[in-house]
Amino acid sequence: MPLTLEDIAKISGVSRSTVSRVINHDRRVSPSTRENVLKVVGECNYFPNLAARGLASGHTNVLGVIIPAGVPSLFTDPYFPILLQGVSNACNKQDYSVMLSLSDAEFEKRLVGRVIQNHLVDGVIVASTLLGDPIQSTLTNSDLPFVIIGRQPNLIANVIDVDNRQGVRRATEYLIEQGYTRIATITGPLNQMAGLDRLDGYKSALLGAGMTVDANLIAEGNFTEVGGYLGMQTLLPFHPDAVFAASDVTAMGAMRCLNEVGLRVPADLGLVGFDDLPASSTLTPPLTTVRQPIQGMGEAAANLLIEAIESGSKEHYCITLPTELVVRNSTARVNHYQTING
Amino acid sequence: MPLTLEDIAKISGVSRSTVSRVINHDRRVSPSTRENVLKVVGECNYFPNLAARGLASGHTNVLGVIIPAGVPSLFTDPYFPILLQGVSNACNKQDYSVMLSLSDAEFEKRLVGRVIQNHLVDGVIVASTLLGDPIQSTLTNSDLPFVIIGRQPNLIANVIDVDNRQGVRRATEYLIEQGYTRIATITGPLNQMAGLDRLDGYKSALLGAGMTVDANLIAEGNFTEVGGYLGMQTLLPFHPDAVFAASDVTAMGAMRCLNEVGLRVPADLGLVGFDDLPASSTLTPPLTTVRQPIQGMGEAAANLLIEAIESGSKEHYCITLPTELVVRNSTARVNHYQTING
DNA sequence: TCTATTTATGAGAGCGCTCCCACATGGAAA
DNA sequence: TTTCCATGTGGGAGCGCTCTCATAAATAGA
Repeated sequence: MPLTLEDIAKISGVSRSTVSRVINHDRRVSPSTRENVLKVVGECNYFPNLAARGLASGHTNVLGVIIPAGVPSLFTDPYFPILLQGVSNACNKQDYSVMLSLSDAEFEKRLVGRVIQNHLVDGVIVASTLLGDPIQSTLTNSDLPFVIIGRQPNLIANVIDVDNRQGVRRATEYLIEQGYTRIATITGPLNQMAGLDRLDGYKSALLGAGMTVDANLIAEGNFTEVGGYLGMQTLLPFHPDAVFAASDVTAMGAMRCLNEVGLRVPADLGLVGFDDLPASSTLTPPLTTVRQPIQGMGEAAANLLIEAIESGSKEHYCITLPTELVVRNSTARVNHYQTING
Repeated sequence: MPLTLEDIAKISGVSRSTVSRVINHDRRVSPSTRENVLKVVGECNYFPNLAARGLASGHTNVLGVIIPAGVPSLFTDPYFPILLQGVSNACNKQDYSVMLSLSDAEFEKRLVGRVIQNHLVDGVIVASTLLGDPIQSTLTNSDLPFVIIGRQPNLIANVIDVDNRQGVRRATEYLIEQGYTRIATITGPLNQMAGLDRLDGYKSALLGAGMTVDANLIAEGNFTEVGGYLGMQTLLPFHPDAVFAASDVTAMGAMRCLNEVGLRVPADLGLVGFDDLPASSTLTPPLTTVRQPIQGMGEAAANLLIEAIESGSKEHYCITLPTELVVRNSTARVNHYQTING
C-alpha cells in the first residue's frame, strides 16, 4: 500500500496542507518545515497520486501527443522518434509526462474524443497534420490547449514550424550558384503544408534566378525512401543534373535509384536533402541537406504548450525555427573544365 | 464545463450508480434502462473523467511504455515506431491508452520512480532492456504488473520474445546450404539479450554443420546503420563470402560499405538481415532476412499486460513468437560453374 | 398465500489530493 | 497599548467517480 499525503503529514508532524504546499513548491512554508518534510518525502520514496491530484486540481501534468493515422513516413522516417525525444526531454525537465496517441484509422475519432474529453491530459501536441484534418476543428472547438507542429492555412493556433520555404530556397539557390542548370525536385506529400512549402521554396529560387520551373523536373514523393526511389525513376528520363529531395530519407531513396542505374553522386548528379538526420552525414557521399532542428521543435512544442497551460492565456503563438544549409559532398560539383583540360 | 456522471443521471432520470454501471458494462441493468442511458451518453458526448475513475477504482486504463535511455538504435531503427504502433493498436481495441516514457539518462531514475509510483499507469511495458538494467529489479520490487520485451537471464517475469536463436540458426544454415563457406556476422549490441541470442544462433549453425567459428569473421555492431558500415569494414580484410547482419538496418550499413569498395551483393557476397522492415524488400538487391513480427510483439505485450492487470494473477507468462526466413535476392548465390562454363 | 431468491436501482462513503478559509503567531505602524 | 497586516499552519469541503450495501420490485418455490 503506497503512502498518502496524510501519512507523510503524520510522519513529519505537520498537516496534510503543509505537505501539499511543500510538494507543490508553495512559498508559504517556513524553510525549516519545508526541509523537514522534503526529508520525509525522500526517505519514504513518496510520490503523489496523480489521479487524485488531477481530480482535485483539474490538471494532470500530462501532455498528449497525437500522431494521426495515415502518415506514411511514420515507420520509415526517424523524424517522429526524434521529435518524441524532444517532447519527452522538455516534459521530463518540467515534471510532465507524455501520453502517446498513435491513432489508427479505425479508432481515430473515438480516440481523439477520448483523449480530449477525458481530462487525462492538460493539452495536446499534434505532430504532423494533413491539410484539412478534422482534428484541427475538433481541437479548436474544445477548450483544451494545443500546439500544432507545422503550420496550417487559416488556422489560428499555437504553431511550431520551421522555415521550410526559406530553407529550401537557400538550398536551391546554392545548387544554382554551383552551376547546376537542370535542378529537379522530389517533393514531400502535397497534402501536408511542409511538402507544399518546400516545393514553393524550390520554385521561388528558380524563378528568382530567372530560370523556369519545368513540371517534368518535379516528382511527387511522400517523405519515404520508396517515394524517393520512385520519384528519381520518373525524373531520370528528363536528365536532371541536380535533385532537391524534400527529406533526407527521400534523398536516400533517390540515391539508391541512382546507384542502380550507375549514376554517381556527385559526379553525375548533385543531391540535396532536408532534415539532416544523424545518418545523413555518414552516407556515401555525405549528404548536403537543410538542417531542421527536429528535437528542438519537439522541445519548443512542449514548452509552448506547458506555457499555454500554466498561464491559461488564450493568446496564440507561432514559432518558426530557422533552418541551416549543411554543405557536404553530395553537391561537390565536378569542375568539367578542370577535368577535361587538367 | 464538461458533464459529469451526475448530469447524465439527471438527464436520463436514473441514479448515478446506474449510469456508472452502464458505462462500465455491468450486466445488472435492464436492457431498456441501458439503452436509454447510452442514448443520453451519446447525445451529450459524455466521457468519464479518468482521473476521478482512477482515484475511485484504483486503475486508470493506461499502460506505460518505457524505452530506456542508452538505446543507440532508437533514432535510426524503425523497430520502435513499429512496436509502438502494435502496442497502440492493441490498446485502442481495449480502451487503454499509452503513456510513453522515453527516459533520458539524466532523469532515468526519477522518471521510472514517478511512472511506477504515481498510479497513472496500471502496468508497464519495457521495450528493450539492457542486461542488468536496474529497471528490472525496480519493477520486480514494485507490485506493478509489467511485461518485458526481450528475455532477460534469471528474470521471472512476463516476457514477450522472439525466437532469435532459432531464427538466426535457420538463416545461417540457409547460407551454408547455399554453399557459402566464409560466413561472417555483424552482431547486435552484446549488452542486449537479442544481440547475444542472435550471435549464438549464428555460432550454433556453423558448429552444427561441422564448420569452425572464426573470431575474425565476427564484428560487433549495435543495430545501427553506422554499426553495420563499420562492422563490414572490419570484416573486409578477412574475405567473407556471406554476412549475417543482426538487423536489417545493420545490413543496410554493410551494403553501403560494400557499394563503396565496389563489391556486389549477391555476386560477390551474400547478405542476410534480421527484422524484415518494410524497406528491406525494396532494397537493391531485396534483402534476405529473418522476419520477426515487430508489430505483433507490441500487440502481444499489450494484450499480455492487460490480461495480467485485469486478472490480477501473479502468474508469469513467457511468450516466444516465431520467426520466418524470407529469402530474397541478396543471397541469390551466383553459380560459378554455370557462369564460367555457360 | 407467504416466504425465499433473484434482479434492478438508489444512497452513501470514500479514493487522495487541492484549495479556500480560519486561525494563530509575531512584528510594524498607529 | 491597540490595531494592522504579513506569514505560517491546520481543518473542511469537495473534485467525479466506484463500490458496497440497502432497498424495492419481480419471480419462484412451498
